Amino acid sequence: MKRVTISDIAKVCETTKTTVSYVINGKLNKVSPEMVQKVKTAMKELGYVPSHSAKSLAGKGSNLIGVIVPQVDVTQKMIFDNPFYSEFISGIEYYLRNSGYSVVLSVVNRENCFEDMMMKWNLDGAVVFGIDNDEMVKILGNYAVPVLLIDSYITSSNFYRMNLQDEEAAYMATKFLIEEGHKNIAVVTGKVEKSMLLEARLEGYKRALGDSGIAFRQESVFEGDVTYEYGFEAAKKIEEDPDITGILASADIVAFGVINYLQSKGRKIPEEYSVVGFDDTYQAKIMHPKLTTVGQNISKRGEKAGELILNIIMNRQKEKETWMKCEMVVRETTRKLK
Amino acid sequence: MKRVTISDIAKVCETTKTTVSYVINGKLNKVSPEMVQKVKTAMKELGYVPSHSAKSLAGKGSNLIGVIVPQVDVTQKMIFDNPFYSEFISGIEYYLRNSGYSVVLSVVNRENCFEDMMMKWNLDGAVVFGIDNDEMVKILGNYAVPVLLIDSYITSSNFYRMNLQDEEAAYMATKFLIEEGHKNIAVVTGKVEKSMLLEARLEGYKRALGDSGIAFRQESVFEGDVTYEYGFEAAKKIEEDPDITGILASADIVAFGVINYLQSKGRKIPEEYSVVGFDDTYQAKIMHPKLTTVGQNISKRGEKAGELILNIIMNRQKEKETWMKCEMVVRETTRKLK
DNA sequence: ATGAAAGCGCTAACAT
DNA sequence: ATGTTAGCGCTTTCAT
Repeated sequence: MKRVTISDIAKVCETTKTTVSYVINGKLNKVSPEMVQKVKTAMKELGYVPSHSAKSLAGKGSNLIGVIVPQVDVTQKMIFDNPFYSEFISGIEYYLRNSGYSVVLSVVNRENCFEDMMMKWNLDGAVVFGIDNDEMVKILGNYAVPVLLIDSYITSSNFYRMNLQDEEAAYMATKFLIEEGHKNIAVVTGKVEKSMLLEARLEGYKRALGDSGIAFRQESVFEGDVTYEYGFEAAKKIEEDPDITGILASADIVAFGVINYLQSKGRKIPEEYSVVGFDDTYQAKIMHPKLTTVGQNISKRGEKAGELILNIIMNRQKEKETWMKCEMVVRETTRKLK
Repeated sequence: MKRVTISDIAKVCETTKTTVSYVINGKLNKVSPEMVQKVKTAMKELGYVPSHSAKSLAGKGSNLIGVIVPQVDVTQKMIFDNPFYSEFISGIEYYLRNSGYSVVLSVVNRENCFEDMMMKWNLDGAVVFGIDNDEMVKILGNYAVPVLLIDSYITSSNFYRMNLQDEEAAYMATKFLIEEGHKNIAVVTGKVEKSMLLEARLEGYKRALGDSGIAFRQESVFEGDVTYEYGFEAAKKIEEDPDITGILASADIVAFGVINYLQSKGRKIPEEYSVVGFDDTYQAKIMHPKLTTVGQNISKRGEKAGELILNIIMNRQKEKETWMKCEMVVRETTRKLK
């Protein structure tokens, strides 16, 4: 399968590479309409497919968009252990699918891996998940490549960001639980001091408590990892505290762990515990009982991220920050306390 | 951030690109040991990162491996609606992560999209999911690029394949249900005539029935899509047939739909129905009750696929076919019928 | 052991 | 409107 190049097309059309290149790049004002037709026909006939390597090398874009997931902890070796990523990335891919850009997946562990990605593939843009760390910012700042940060609390004018209103969302969820009659609400979350996102969510929780005149108790906060396993662990301790009736998890996956432990001990949900997740992953809808959660419409967010990074690349995105709202999705794991 | 090229390194080392290239490519017999050291040091100092575009253009590999998921039906717009893909691809990525190769994700809808992928990115290899269609084979056959087919029943010496023993697996699952005392076992699956994989699984089901002297009834076979939604639909009809006590789904995702419908109607699982899935996705373990299913260890398969495609690229993979075994994972959605 | 030079496919500044 | 040409970073053949 010999590659068809622009030279081949030029030959067939009795013209030169330049003209063909112009046609391909839509600089039609530089080429006569007849030639445009001739070239276009020839391209189709010969089955021309551009070489992105060549284009990239010539200093133009690579048409590659990096989707970069930092591997935070060792346990999470698979990216998609947390369905949040699958759904999000799926959304990005879906939006980009017919744009001419492709998605290169990359899970980076060492800081400099990110640099490598940029340089190696000459990325046109990157969507980077959950970076809170300053070192990374410095590295990222060294590149002209547009970067869209997802769920990062870093404020640097170098980047575009797409965030959730985490504080408000957690406030809403807590408030919801309180209005359902819960007074003792546990929070199961990751290491708060390591993540401004988790911190914001905890703040929202505290504010809701405060607004309702409920005292905050540090013992009700369970900090570990944002994993199924930790949810499971935390639930063991929660079970020991007879006062707790409401549970707020910082991710659906954590809620699953919590629920599963409780159910495995014969506890009834929502009869004995009301639990609220965060994310609204696909599973939340298909499990039984269906999970009450803070919905962030993950795949839509993914699509939006695709749209944003494209707009950024095209230089038509002004706003540096995009905030997305969450909404309560009340399903079956919560109930009113009489 | 100016790019550091081999010329820069050459300059620093007072030598030429050629020598540097030799060092990079490990052709150390062509370079003096001192020079090797000098070059290596310079590379580190200057922070050299190779340009894959240039390498690719120069006729060498692109270091890009395409992971190609054909978009079969319109409904399934997101790749990762079926967690099978997320887990599998996650496994591939995990294996490839430190190999120097990167994964380009691509969901193709039109046949020729595959060609485009190949040419555009100058892929070094491709992992392609579920291709049963002959046209595709012709197209794929045109390329020298190594292709690893996942779950494809196409037999063409052009490709490498990694398959499950589907017939045996379905036989095993059916047999299991029979041994648990079930005589009326429904099958919920996709369009069988369109997929040799589904056909094989149905054959296994029939054989198990036959071996146990149970007559096959076409009415017990529900063909639709391999989706949660179809599982949900099919369950409605299953509920109308009072004889059915066992249900075999052709994928976990389908089983989830079935179970959810049944549970939503207040039916008890496994008390009233025993249902068996196929895949053993992550959710199977974390739902309640936990799903009994045919386990194929998806992420391990993904890792294996990564290993295989790498070996194929390196020319050190002899076997064209790799068959993987499935095992019964008995959990909580099935029970012995008294 | 090292170097010079051509070429991979494409773009774009610069002629014509 | 069209053609000429240099150059992007790298590999590799062919000298030296």
